[in-house]
Amino acid sequence: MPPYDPSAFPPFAVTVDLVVLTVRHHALCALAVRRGESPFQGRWALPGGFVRPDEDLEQAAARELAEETGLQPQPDDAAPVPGAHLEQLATYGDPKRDPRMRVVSVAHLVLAPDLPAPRPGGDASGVRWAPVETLLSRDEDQSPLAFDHAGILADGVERARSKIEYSSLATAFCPQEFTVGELRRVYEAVWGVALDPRNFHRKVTGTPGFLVPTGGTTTRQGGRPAQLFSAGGATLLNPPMLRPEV
Amino acid sequence: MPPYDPSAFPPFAVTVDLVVLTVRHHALCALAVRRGESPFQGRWALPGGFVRPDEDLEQAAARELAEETGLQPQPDDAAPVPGAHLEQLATYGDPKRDPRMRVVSVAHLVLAPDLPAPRPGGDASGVRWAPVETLLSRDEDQSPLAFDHAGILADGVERARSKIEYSSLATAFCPQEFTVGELRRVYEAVWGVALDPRNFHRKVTGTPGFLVPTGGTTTRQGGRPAQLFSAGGATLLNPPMLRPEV
DNA sequence: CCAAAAGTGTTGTATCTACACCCATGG
DNA sequence: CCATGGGTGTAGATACAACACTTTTGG
Repeated sequence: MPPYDPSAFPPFAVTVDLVVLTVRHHALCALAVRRGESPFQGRWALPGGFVRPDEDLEQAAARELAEETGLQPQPDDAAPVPGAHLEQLATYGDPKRDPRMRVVSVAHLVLAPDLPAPRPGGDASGVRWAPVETLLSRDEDQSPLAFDHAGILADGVERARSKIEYSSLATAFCPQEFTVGELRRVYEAVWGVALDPRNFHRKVTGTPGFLVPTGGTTTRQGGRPAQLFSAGGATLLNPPMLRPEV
Repeated sequence: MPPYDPSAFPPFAVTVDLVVLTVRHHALCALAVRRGESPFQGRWALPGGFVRPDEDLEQAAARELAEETGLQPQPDDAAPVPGAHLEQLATYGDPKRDPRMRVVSVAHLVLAPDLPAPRPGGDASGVRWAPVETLLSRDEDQSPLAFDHAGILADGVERARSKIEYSSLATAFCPQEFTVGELRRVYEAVWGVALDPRNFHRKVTGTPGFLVPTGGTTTRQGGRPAQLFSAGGATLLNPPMLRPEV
């Protein structure tokens, strides 16, 4: 890299923070890590870390995700194999957001299927899935998320809620093969509403390219055997899934 | 600011770049500045600059906008007075996007009404409104936009195109008072399609809170006098404006 | 009078909501 | 046999596309 006068620009630290969402036990949950050091020592925070000198922002986010969870996000244009969806969310750069120094954080959003167990990576002092509602409530053990992470999480949740309206992204929360009912429960957990199972079924099976039947069936949810589907190639839902009034 | 070991993190330069869009002469146009120095000397680029040590990202974007155009963007929750809309677009941090050093750029999107004349600010060597189509075409004087700015501009245009579907943001392209026909021509220019004037009229006047009549009329577009409106308080359009198939 | 743009009415179609109803399994 | 979830049929409401038609100005 050619030399450049470092006094000509103010130096910043650049980090990536991750909003990793999944649906567990009928609730929208986010990944939180316990901070081992000051500031906010002992408080919960979003996973994240410094961007390395030679990696792209998305690479940095994927690396941090793998370090924390073992998940390998899939590029959007790859075949629909099991794996998380990753996209850039927004960038947070308030001068006072980190008391130590000027840090600009590029937040990313990850949508993942329910994972067997959160596998703590390098920092094993504490990793957990927590319901978003808990993490954003006023008194999470009297200690809300560190830094501005509550706001970042809220933005990520809002993005997920709106994106599943007009895209097929909700399938990122499901295992490779899933039933229409399982997909509906994802929508219900993310939106926090109840949907009519019959109209939902018609809607998703009637949208070309959204779901492709695998041929198999399952009774893992009880009741009559349900067809198994995998995510189709379509990414945009037109017309969109309508979110009931709140 | 408390001290922090600078060797613990790699230093980055952080900039803001601006995608400033307006509608002029029935075409969607973006603000471009001529670069006075290397690299890409003499090429067109998006306006932008370094974030200062003590300002927020949005403040930096607003400051650069004012320096380049004299526009004062309005906070979204302010009364609907004339002025531009500003929002964060996305962040670009490819390690090789600036040949001199590692630069992370937080791009912002500005939607502005047609301005009397682009007022060159500090850097007067060249500022112009250019049709987006021209700036993104393969041979803009055999010299496309500098750095990765063509991609940033394309992302900004795509964001504007989709946001006017489900929000009232298209009014940000209009003067304080405007007619339904003028608003329709904004949609037509941004989407590059023709809309049925009659159905459009019904749609926008029938959506509560979108438009509020000012009482006046104008014949500045010729023909029968048209009612003047200003932007109403509503920001979300439900149901959305439907973009015809392309 | 004519062109041009504004605005209203009407008809057919697509899509959604709500709910009655039947199907196939496990216990 | 019954509870549970899967899936289909149908009627009314809403919104939209398409287009005929009237209104009000400037030239």
